[in-house]
Amino acid sequence: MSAATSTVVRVALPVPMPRLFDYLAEAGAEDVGRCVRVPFGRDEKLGVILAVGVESDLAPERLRPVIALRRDLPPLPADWLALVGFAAAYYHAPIGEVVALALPPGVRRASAFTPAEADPFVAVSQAGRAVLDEGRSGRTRAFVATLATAGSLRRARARELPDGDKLAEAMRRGWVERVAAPGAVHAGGAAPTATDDQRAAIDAVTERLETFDCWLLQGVTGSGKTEVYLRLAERALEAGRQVLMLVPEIALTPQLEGRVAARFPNAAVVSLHSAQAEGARAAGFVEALAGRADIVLGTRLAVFTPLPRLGLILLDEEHDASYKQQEGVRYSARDLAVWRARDRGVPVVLGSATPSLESWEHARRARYRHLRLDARAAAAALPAVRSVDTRRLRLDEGLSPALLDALGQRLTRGEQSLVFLNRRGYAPVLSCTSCGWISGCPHCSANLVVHLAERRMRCHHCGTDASIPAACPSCGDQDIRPFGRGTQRVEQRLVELFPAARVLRVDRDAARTRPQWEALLARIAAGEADILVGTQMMAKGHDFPQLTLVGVIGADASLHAADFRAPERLFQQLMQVGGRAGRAQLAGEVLIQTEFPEHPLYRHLARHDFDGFAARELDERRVAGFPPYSHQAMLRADAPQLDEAQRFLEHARDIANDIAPEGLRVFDVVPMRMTRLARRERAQLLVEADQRALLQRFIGKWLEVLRAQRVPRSLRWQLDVDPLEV
DNA sequence: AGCACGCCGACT
DNA sequence: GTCGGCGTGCTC
Repeated sequence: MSAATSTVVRVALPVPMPRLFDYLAEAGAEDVGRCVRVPFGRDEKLGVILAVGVESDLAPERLRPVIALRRDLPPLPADWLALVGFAAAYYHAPIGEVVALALPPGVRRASAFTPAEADPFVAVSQAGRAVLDEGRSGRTRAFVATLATAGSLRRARARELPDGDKLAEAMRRGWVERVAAPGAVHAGGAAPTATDDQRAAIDAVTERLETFDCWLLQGVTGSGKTEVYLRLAERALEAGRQVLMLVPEIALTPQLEGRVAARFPNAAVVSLHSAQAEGARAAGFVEALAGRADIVLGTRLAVFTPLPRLGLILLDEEHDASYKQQEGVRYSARDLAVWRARDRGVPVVLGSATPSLESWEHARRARYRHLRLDARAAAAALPAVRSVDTRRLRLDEGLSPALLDALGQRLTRGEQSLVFLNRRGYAPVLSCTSCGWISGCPHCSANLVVHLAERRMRCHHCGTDASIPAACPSCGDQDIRPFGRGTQRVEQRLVELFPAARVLRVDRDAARTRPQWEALLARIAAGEADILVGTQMMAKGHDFPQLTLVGVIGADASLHAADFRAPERLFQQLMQVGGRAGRAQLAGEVLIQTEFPEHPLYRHLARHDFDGFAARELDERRVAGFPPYSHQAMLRADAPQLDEAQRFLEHARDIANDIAPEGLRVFDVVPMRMTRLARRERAQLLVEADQRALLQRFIGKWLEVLRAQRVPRSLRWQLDVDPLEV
């Protein structure tokens, strides 16, 4: 321990300002990364020490002393600070804002970890063994991780113990249910036999577990990617390392947590996601930071979990857009995960049946190592995919005779079907046949969607909710009708057409909460439904063993969308939803209703030819100069009036043109596709360069000038590096 | 972000 | 005469 002399500590605080703050503290080099409570203005904040012993630009008398240096928590490791620093630099966000994002609110408030209470003297260590740690304060607190015999790790619980008590006392009181032998983290359960493809993938990564590589694991739905993840996790755990496993949406994968916990009954598994209670998230974060958690399973925010023993990062469904945060600091958890793996010298595995074209291109150029699982693990064949040309057909509420016929066949055979339509509600708009009135949202440039069952109209963007009028609000005519169709309408028609069938709708309205969603999944699994009508909720990561038919309706709508990524997303979505058909022993069939049966996207889809699709799509991107052959940043502004947002962006464009280096392309200011959202009007300005470094240098200078601009209070603007929507 | 200070309109 | 609108500026 260094002598207790007061020095200057430089602190990152959770405030949206691109600077650090200096304080006085009795601290040494070993305190870098420590949390610190400091006075800030007239309130207090919890920050993180980034440097100790620096020379402050401020006069010494202006520096205030810290309130508490949190030595009860381990310091955030240097690589965590580096990750946060990189994210701040790359996304051009104030470091404090990234700290605010990376530190769970419960840790920031941190009343549960104040020094007086926080000397843990009993804990279950990272290896599942009990460790004793003498308490130093008068009162001591036991952090007892209770291992349930059935497998999963129950939350670490804190309980008061009188001074001097030991583990035996905790056990006598039944606070420790079971303590595993030292080093006893191993796979439990009889793991399934790996296929040759799986074996090859596992062996390839296992051989290089000590070095950074980015592996792209491309495996069709049902090829057993999860099994590969679990085997690799097992290898890393055996080596005494921590595993970070990222998934797009924990709510949609309730079974994954169970599967991980069952496979590693003696490992400490921590889940982290934003829907969690503050305390649970904070506890998980601290478990990981202290090195006690073995596996951290979480959504994008979990990429910021401190992991001193990190040995492997697994990132499932790497193409999924939910890895990109769409507000505040717009970071990509996938890209940060790759950066983090490189920084730490550990492997990262990106898995997907339909990789993002960025990742696929990296793999093609051998910057990533390509692993493929081409066969379905359970020996089931890929579904037969076929287009149904609807140009000359009479459709019944959007359903073609061919699809109705196929549904009828499944009913007689007692198999399940899914009608996939990515539009919830009864109809996307209500309209007056007499005067042409339509149910526009008063706050958005969108229409109110008819929800007939509840007799409401709702805006799916801002949540505005209104009752369905009896007559046209504009001309009073009674003949107002819903136009177009959503899942409710299709569901209703299917009930009429197949009175003997049990029709079940699966969309965000039917599965509003996680329990509702799990109940629906249970009913489907129990065979309590014959025909499912679902949105993209149905496309994500679930096995439906009795499902043999997927009918896709309304897909053409996104075929000719303006966004250059629209075809990529459509292909991913259709391949994913098609993958629901025919697992286990039953052959699957996918019928895609379209007016463009010859479209290359559908032709590639019919052949299950992701690579062909990707190569073709990338050719087009190269010609057009789109990512991944260029790098982009989007400046967006919103204000009550569009012209205010546009004026700011035009000013920003003038500045950009003044300072733009050779090779930087500055586009025109344009209103966003959904111009009006929740009473605010939005516009955007795209900048682009072939070289990432050039774009980054430009943004740095540009933002410096922009941040110095005086703008009206009513105007807000933000920069999005690597935007997903253009 | 908060939270002050600071100057101009309708009200106990 | 005051309560309060949000413009401007500061926080180590």
